[in-house]
Amino acid sequence: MSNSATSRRVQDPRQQILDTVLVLFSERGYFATSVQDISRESGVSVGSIYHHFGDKEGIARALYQTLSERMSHSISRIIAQQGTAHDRCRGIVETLFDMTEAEPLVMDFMLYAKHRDFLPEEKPICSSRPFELMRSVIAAGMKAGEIRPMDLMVASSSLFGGPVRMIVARLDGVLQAPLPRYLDEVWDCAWRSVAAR
Amino acid sequence: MSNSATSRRVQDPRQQILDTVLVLFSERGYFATSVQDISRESGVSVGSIYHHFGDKEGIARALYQTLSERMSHSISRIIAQQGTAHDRCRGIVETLFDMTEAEPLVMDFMLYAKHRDFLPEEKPICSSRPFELMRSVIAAGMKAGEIRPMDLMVASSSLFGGPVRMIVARLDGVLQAPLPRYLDEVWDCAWRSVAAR
DNA sequence: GTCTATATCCAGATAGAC
DNA sequence: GTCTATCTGGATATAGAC
Repeated sequence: MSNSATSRRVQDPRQQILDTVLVLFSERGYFATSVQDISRESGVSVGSIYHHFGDKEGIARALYQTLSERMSHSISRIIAQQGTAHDRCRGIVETLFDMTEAEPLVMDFMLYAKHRDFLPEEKPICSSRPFELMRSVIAAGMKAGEIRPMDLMVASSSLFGGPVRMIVARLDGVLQAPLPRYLDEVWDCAWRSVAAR
Repeated sequence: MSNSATSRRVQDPRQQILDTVLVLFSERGYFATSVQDISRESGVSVGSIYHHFGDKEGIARALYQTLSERMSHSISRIIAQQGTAHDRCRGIVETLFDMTEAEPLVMDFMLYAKHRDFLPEEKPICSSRPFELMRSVIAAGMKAGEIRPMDLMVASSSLFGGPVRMIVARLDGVLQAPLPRYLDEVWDCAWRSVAAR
């Protein structure tokens, strides 16, 4: 009656490794983390790690793609739930703030790590799917007249640049209070910067 | 009659090394740059490099401090020249944009590199002198009634977050046009986000 | 102060048994 | 698929002559 689904199963090694490197890369950075470290902390042997990911870069790439998809999903859900650019963008900022408090390491890796240094093939973060989604929301808001007409890159930088800097400050330990406490004030500033009226 | 001052003199090796690592660190990153690389590109021997900087980290630290002082100086000059928070902040953004075009590597290293990975002792960039100066301008502007009263960190993130994201986008090659062309539009958004009226 | 030659270490990656 | 043992290169840093 007891099978692998009912017994408290150990996570599959792939996920085990990804969970481990998220911590290590955030704590020490990619280059200061050796594959030996990853093996020791994850409990998975070096051989298995290479079997699953090919090389060290492959681990970082898999982590990046996994987290990127998670962020895209969260953002897509908000877009589906809300009807205006204002509400959609506010929802996105709120989610980013919540995620930063709940999973600071994820945010650290996605928004703060310099991927170009260890993933030279990857597109720059601001060309990645989550950021594309954000820009598409803004483009729609501009068309609908909610947002003043202007260069799309200027609008998205202005709207999300402030919140992103607050996230970075929080990750750096410069902000003592949790981000959601600043949400209303930050959003007020962000929206004023591009709002039509 | 010809002495070391009149002859076209080779730069002193310290500066030679700093010029070289700025290029290499920006192109490949700190960890992908070996001291051998630095020696080859700068024409200064490995022994001399260690004589001047102690260890590899010392090179990065010296570069960071040099550039940080240069930025602080530029910002201080603008603060002295202008009389209002509005004009001071606009001047700062304009200078940052100009610097990005004239010396992209400097901006890349100062705003984009993740110093924490290779300079663990250094304060986070947003606690560094240039950023402190920017915040002091904003604090004064708030006191003078130019800027709405709000959390200082929120105000500085909102005012400079947009411009910083534009700089990063430009360094990533995502913006084709030079930054100064966007200045008016970017500044308009930035100032609206915090302006009192 | 500058250089070359070298010591030392540890990284990423693989081989091959199980 | 997983593991241990090992290879190999290249990294930081130093020694010591000039």
